[in-house]
Amino acid sequence: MNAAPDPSRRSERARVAVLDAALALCRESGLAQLTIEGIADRAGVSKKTIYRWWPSKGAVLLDAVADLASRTALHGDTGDLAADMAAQLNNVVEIISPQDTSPVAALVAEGQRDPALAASIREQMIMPSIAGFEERLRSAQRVGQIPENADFGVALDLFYGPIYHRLVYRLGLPDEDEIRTRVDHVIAGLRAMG
Amino acid sequence: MNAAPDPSRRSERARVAVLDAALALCRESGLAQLTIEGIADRAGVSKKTIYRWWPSKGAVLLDAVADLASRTALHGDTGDLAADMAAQLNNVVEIISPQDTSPVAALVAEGQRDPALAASIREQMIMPSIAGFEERLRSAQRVGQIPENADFGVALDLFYGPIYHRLVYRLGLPDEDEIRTRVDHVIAGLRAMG
Amino acid sequence: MNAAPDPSRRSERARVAVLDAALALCRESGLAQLTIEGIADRAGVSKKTIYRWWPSKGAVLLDAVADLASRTALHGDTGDLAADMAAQLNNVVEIISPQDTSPVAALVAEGQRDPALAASIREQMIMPSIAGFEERLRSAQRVGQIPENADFGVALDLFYGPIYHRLVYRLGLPDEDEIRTRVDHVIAGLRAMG
Amino acid sequence: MNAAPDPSRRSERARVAVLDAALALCRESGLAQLTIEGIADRAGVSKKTIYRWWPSKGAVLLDAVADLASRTALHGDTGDLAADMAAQLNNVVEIISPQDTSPVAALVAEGQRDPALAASIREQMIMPSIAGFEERLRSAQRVGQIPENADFGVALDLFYGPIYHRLVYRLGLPDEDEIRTRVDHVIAGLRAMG
DNA sequence: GTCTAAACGAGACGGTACGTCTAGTCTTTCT
DNA sequence: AGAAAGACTAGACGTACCGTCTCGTTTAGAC
Repeated sequence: MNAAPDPSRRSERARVAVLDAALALCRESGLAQLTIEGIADRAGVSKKTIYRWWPSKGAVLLDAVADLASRTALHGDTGDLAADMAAQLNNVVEIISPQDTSPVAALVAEGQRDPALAASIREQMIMPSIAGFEERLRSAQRVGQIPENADFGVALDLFYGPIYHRLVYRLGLPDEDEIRTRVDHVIAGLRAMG
Repeated sequence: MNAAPDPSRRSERARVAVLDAALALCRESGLAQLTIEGIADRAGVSKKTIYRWWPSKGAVLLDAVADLASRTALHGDTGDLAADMAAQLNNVVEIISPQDTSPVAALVAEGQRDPALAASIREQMIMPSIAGFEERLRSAQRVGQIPENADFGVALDLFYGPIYHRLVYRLGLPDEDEIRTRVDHVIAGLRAMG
Repeated sequence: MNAAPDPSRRSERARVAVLDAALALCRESGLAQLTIEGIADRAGVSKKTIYRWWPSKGAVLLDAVADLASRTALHGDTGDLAADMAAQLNNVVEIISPQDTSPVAALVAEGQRDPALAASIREQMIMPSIAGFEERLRSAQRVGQIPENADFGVALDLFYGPIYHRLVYRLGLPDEDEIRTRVDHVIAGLRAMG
Repeated sequence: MNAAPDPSRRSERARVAVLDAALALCRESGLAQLTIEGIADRAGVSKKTIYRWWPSKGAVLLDAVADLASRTALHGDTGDLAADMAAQLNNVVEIISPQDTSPVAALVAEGQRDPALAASIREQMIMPSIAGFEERLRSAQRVGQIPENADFGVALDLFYGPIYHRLVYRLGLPDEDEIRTRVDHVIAGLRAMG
């Protein structure tokens, strides 16, 4: 049995260097150049150190992207659902950019070949985000901006869907105006079906 | 200089065997097991033959998926936009399934590490599909099912977006009822914003 | 069963072109560049044609070298054994040269990986040559230049051996003076042991 | 820039396994079956490890043969030149055997397609052996067994030549009696010409 | 301030797949 | 029917990364 490593003795320098290297390599050269060996070289860290703390290249990327995302406040509540959703989706687009060497797109692609990673992504990134999103919808219901019987699943699909459709097919991420237009359509649809 | 191979002498047997093997391997074991060597073995074909006719594993997969998609009639026009879009999206979901070892998801993931492949996917699969989609919308406009000034970009994002959001985050592809609900919401939104 | 090809319909142009190409490629670039494909290209001949008439690349080379050797008179008999042997060995050295890209060395190397070829070389080139050599020795015995009981096997080894030792280890082929010196030593040895 | 590997960290187990596998494969199946992949498989070693420490398959074989040869004492000096040379040549024949799948013959054949290897063979195997041989001849001169003016080049050619002539043409390696007969002839020739 | 155990960098290891090359076979088209 | 052209199966080539495993060398916490 391998003894688990002692987190209290972990080198913060190495941890940060690995995450920075992962993001930088991904941004510079895309997913194809993102290898454990490349990250280790760039970070000045041994492969062993990476494997000690992360189970896979995707896990490194997830940590790096999570770090990135955690620096952005999510699902604020100003009382104006349309404005809040537009702001939120703009944040998401910013994190995802640039489209061609997006760390998030890379993470998603890695998820395709690593089901365990896909589960981690869902649990650590997507589900919390959905929870915040639904909380915001409930708030909107309380002030009557959307109907009491609005379908949250539909709302999730229609608010977030466009971004990922465009991301995976590289159709150009929506700009602020496009996001606002879509948000208005979705809210209009939710109200019309209420 | 490498002479280009002569397509008129191409072996149809080998071509079909490669595409079949690619799809089968992808369905059985997912993207991680989809290698050129694996395809060659399964197809009873030499690697050389694959490299002669396709530039990459992703290109094989694109051909295979395109073959698959071409056997499904797309964007029919019965006069009922909601019914037609629901039918169309159900077709797309069927092609994409099963989610965990979806050839389309694999293709999309490959596109992340191969920009040339991403461009091919866009040109050969996505753009023609969008053209058919817009043609269908124009037809709906002519019979007054959606407003004259409906935003086709919004419609594209909202109709197709949900599928890909769910696909990349493995949230479970929508079933027929879910698709119908979303189609109705989108059309309601288009009308409300008209 | 494959019908044997009909030699009467064989293209002399193709046959000559193949042998010439084999020798030329061997001389220019050494054995590593001597491939069936390379010969076919250089000769303007299809690979099929080569495989139709020769079982292997070594067989082509054997034919080519045999052609070469046949243009040199072997084991003449002027009555002076030492002079005749020196002349003969000089002929051999000339056929073998240049050492670095010697077709004969290439042929010998091919023989190592193809026992059937090795047998062909022995039967078609070596054994006839040995027969001629022994005939010459018998002639020398008749005129008393070497003892009646001289060991022909020893003579063969000592006359021909040096050339091949130097060839395989690239020690520099003997020049005319060196050959003459060795011939004299061998004959001296044969006489001394007689 | 490729960093050179660090010899102090080299795995002795891997080194020995590779050399053993190379010799075994060569002996069992001949040069045609001797591939880097085959050696790696047989040795339970990765191809990378072979390529890390040897530039080519021939270099592996050279190391293996050199190992083999180093376990045989060469050019001993009992005071009797004929006996010593016969013993030495018997050693050489033993190392070379079996003729049909001789590692030495394979090495020589490889040398034909790889001039760098041929140079290595000459420097690491042949030249040291020649030096030892000439030292033995000098010793024989000191005790008057061969003339002061004996031609060492002739001696080298006539002592060693027969073995290689027979090897490359697969004429059957000389047995102990044949070797002794030839040694005696050569010494007789050297004395007669002194 | 040692001492010591663990995390570190470096990198060799057994593997798998890559994309390329040549061998030898087979098929098509031309003469 | 033989020849030129060239696509085919087969498999070795040499390379890149994978994930594991030593090595010595820091380095941080316990003494």
